Amino acid sequence: MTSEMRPAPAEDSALVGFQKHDHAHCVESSLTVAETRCKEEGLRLTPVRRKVLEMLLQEHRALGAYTILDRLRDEGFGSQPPVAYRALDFLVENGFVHKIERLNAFVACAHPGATHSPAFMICRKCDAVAETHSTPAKGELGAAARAVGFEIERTVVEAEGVCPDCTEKA
Amino acid sequence: MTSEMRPAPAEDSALVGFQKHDHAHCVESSLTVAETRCKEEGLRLTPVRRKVLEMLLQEHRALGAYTILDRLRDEGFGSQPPVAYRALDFLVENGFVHKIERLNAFVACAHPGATHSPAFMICRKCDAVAETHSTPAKGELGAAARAVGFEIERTVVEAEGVCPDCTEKA
DNA sequence: GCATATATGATATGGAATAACATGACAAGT
DNA sequence: ACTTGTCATGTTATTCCATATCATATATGC
Repeated sequence: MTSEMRPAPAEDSALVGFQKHDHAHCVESSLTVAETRCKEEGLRLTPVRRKVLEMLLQEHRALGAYTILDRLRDEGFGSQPPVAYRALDFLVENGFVHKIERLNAFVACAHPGATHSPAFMICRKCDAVAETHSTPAKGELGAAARAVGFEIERTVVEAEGVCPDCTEKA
Repeated sequence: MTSEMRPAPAEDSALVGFQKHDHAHCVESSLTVAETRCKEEGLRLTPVRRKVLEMLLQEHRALGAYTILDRLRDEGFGSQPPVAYRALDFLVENGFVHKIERLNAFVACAHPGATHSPAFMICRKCDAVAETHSTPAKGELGAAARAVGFEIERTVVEAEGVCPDCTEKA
């Protein structure tokens, strides 16, 4: 990877999570990208699904399924768990949203479009989540897997710690 | 890491998960190690805690908290969720057991003693779990974290895929 | 022995996730 | 137009995961 050795400048597009940015715009454009991609690939970005994606784009944090469900109810959608879970399943399957296993919660993907194996930084204090990417299957883990004959299909990489904002405040 | 480039031989002690081994012995000795370490460090390996650790050592799979709780009840211990969770908390905090976030379940540590940042290979078909180790904070993820000023305290690395046994059967 | 810290017991509740079944919306084939 | 198949949604119920809280017991250090 080209970014391995350099201490990446602040405007690096791969690192939205903890930086200030034009939020309204980022939500808008991400939604547009999603709509376009769905049209291209024959996927159906229905009202619930679109709403859930929009909600997750609004926050740059992970939201639990039941928080999402509450907000869906407020907007007049169905109010039972499967409503939220089905929308989330669709969004996760198609790469618009990622699940944060550590939190049992969901975030909008920060790099829509590209197929990628994401990695996350999760602030233990404020729950902010930043997405970056990693290729663990190429390093130690990949070697270990090859050694025992394990076929890696997907990897979960989540770092827990303290975000710059919270470090500053302390 | 020294293991980075070599394709690790089959008898590598870091890779118990998918190999045959003397199981009775591995349970015994792990329990002994745990007892010794607890004595040394003034930790209290009480009956419930010991039982939970023993259960997890018996399996080389992840067990859910309620499975553990059921078995505890069968053995005459308390039967309410906190009984299991408290024992698990103790064991996780002290490195005897790891939580598999992907499964919301727990496995006995395969490398007791050493402080390490574990990584797991989880078979999607049979739920077997093998532990190895990784140092994601030293690679791409670490670089990204430094770039934005995120302080990594702990990392979760879990690979999902198919284990050698299940690959063979298919 | 007594005070303090630590561990357990028991109750209750909240949040995450899915199974199972019914309904609606829509496109394609006849 | 009608049927059929597919996909999305709605609803009910249940299961599993997890923790807050309060009471009680048991070590351990002084």
